[in-house]
Amino acid sequence: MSGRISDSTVRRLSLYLRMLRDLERAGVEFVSSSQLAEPSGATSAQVRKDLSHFGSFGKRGRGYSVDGLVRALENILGLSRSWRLALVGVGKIGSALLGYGGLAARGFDVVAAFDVDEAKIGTRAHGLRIRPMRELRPVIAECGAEIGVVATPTEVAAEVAAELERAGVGAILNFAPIELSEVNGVPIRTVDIVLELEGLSYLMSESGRRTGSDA
Amino acid sequence: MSGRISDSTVRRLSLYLRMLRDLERAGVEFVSSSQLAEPSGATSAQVRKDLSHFGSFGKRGRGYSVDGLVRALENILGLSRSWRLALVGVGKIGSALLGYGGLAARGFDVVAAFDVDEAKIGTRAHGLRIRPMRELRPVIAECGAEIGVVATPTEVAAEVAAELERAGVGAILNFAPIELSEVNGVPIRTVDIVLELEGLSYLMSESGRRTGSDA
DNA sequence: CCGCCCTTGTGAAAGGTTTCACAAACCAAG
DNA sequence: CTTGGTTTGTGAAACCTTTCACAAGGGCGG
Repeated sequence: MSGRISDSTVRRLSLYLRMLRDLERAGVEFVSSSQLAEPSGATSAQVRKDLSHFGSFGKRGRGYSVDGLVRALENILGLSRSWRLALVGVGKIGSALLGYGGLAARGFDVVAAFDVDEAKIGTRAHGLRIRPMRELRPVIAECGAEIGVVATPTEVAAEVAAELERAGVGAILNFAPIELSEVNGVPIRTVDIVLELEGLSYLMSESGRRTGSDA
Repeated sequence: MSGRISDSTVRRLSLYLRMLRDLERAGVEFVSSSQLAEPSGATSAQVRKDLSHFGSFGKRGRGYSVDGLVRALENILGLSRSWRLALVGVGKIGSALLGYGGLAARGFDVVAAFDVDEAKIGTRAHGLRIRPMRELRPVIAECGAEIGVVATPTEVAAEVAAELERAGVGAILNFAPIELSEVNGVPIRTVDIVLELEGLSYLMSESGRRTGSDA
């Protein structure tokens, strides 16, 4: 088991965990791979293959213990602890993140916020004091943030990511529409809304072209 | 050429187009597949393969005409026109989207906004009047929005997506942390921040486990 | 016009992911 | 204890994506 695990497998594990938590809350004790597969659009074989990379969690003929699998997946995904986030850029997206309770609820606490705007520095946003960029390194070191969040304009995103990496974060979540290259093995995930919209644009144009020439 | 194009190919095409636009602004006339590949982390062969699905755009020995390829990619991706977005849910994320100039700049205009909150209805957010859900269908029909954006709480996301589909949108962008199943061939893209963070959590735990047992 | 250098476009090979299909295992009932 | 119904875990097959490698084509200097 367990070689290099693909991105898509990890995504699905997260989705399985979500469903399992719902089931746990509902008091369900056992679940089969096919039930688990449904909400994420996977197949039962895929569920079993995904889990098999990490061990043997089910009972043949019975399925998986909901509690047991929740704990196992929390361990695999590193979600049996909580993570501290440092946010850079308290603009539209940054503020939305600060106000979004869903993060803290799932174990991702924003513990520091930074901006370059003098007017914002010192003020509080959702209970968090906004600090100047100059304090980025010492504050991150002090509060021990593990994940850096880049919510700045595109032009400075790469530089900010590099600075976060130097400050010691172990991973970066980037909202700027730019592909940041991973340095020093610090993984980066980019959330690029325009890219998603352009993907939809392609699909709509495609289907238009198809039906257009068919009809 | 042109069979079924994979998602990752379309993503890369968007990235190529971004770079090409920068080059165009900089006055560059020709570009090679390897230059084009660099910023998106692809290889030159991949660039050529991606483009070859749609036709033959380059000149051997010379590379691609920047202008020509910009136009070609805009056509392929459906970006030679602009698209109208209808936003449902003017909470934290919805407001951030309304205020984000990057969308309109790239041809995605939010033309209608809806919410259930009586206190918000009738007020204006970034110049757009917030309307009650009851008006969703007629307003979308009237203004001809092609893309629906779901920025509601998770519990109602599926229902809202279905309602958008009935209202006639051709695609849906979903910000709720739930996997929505495509109906009637209306494509859905989900932006799930928690999922991204959990992916990073996995990678950090992984590397911790690895270095932990190695050292 | 010729020859050289460069880059594309593309089959073929390699690499990776998903699906299939079935033996092994488990539970419950009799 | 045995039988039957059910579901896991997993090699093998199918499928899809990426990389390789090279012939074909184009421009430029001489």
